[in-house]
Amino acid sequence: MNDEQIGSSKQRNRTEEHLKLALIELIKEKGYHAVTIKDIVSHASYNRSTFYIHYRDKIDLAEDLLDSMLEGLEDSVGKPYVPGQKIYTVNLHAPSLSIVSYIYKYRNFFELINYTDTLPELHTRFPQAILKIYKEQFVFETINDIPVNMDYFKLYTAYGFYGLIQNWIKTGFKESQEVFIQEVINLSKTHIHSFEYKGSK
Amino acid sequence: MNDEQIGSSKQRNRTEEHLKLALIELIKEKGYHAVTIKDIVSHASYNRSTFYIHYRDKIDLAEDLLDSMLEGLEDSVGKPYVPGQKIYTVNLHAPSLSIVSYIYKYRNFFELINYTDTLPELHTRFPQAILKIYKEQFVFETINDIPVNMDYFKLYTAYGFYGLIQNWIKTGFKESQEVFIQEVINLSKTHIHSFEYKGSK
DNA sequence: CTCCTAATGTCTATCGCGTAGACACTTCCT
DNA sequence: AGGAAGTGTCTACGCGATAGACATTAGGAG
Repeated sequence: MNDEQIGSSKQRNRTEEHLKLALIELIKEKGYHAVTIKDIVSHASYNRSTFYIHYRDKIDLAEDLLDSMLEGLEDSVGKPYVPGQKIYTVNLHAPSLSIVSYIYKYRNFFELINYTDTLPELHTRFPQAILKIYKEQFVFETINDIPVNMDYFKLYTAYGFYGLIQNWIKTGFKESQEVFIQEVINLSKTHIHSFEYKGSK
Repeated sequence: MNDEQIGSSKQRNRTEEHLKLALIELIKEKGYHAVTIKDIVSHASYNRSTFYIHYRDKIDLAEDLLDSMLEGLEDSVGKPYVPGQKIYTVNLHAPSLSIVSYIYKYRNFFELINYTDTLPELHTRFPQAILKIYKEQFVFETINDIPVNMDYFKLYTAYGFYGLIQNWIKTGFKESQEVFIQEVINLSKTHIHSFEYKGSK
């Protein structure tokens, strides 16, 4: 298992990983728009021609980076729900835990939300990805079975979670993963009764 | 300028940089002795054969890593003193500043001093490298020109500086570079009167 | 506005690094 | 004693990285 790779567990191209890495660091250094292709290949020690073997342009690279990271975030929770497979319950914190630990593992990437001139679409697609996970992979039960629109409920809790995540990142991961997860759990307990996880295995 | 490279400003091999990077991360993860060559190449996404193209064994890689980093530390201060070239005075903090900023820039590597089962020789050669810089590149004047053995004086101040550095690293770089440098300067002022820098240009 | 420089995107020919895989040997586990 | 995992060496091969030219576009300075 290669811990240096970016994103999900899929087989990935080494060179492309390095180009993505370079993009991340250069965005932090000078902002997305100021980054040139020369910068990227120079930073990653490749020839400019090599870049075009792998990507069409900077946007193509940026999209691949964002896609792979958010895809990895989804995969970190578990396989998407497949109708017909059994649903089983896990303890409350397990799913959030895997999201949190994924973000922490790739904090080098997720720190990009601290920058204004950053990866295009990051600020919109990151929370959307969390919402997608909540929608497709989690099943909630509200306290005392208060009847609510579950779509709204998931929207509400997903963005609440996103807010916590964002703050955690912005404050430089001051709290440990464990402490942070515990806070998330405690907050969840104020309005979520049970927490199921749709998944295979 | 490639910021991702490890160590000094010399031209370096891309693959070797990645192997070094992998070694650093694996030492932190499982300790130097537990790291295998398979681990390294797997982590850096190379074939095992590739490793032997560049290095004889793990020790060879470890030595290259340490050598390149300490060499880079020396180079960061300036070129070694060449007899006949003019000596000029700089403000007190400039030389320490470059050492500090180098260490901070490559903190990923220098954090290795926090680990017990870490790079062989790191704990001895790191302070020695600082001492070497003090000996070869700096000229001190003690307060009120108190007569002292300058070799001892440099040994004393170099290891004092090393102690501060070590503590700074161990506490996770809590203080900013600027704050830390200022503390070093203030402590230096208690016993150093002037501070010259042997160098070219 | 015009000039000039840097960056971009495309293409080609070439080179060499990284690859897979086999083999013998050692170490360590149980 | 047996087996699994790691090590070091070697060979042949393919593809990925390289240098460099070229036309075009974008942006900044005067």
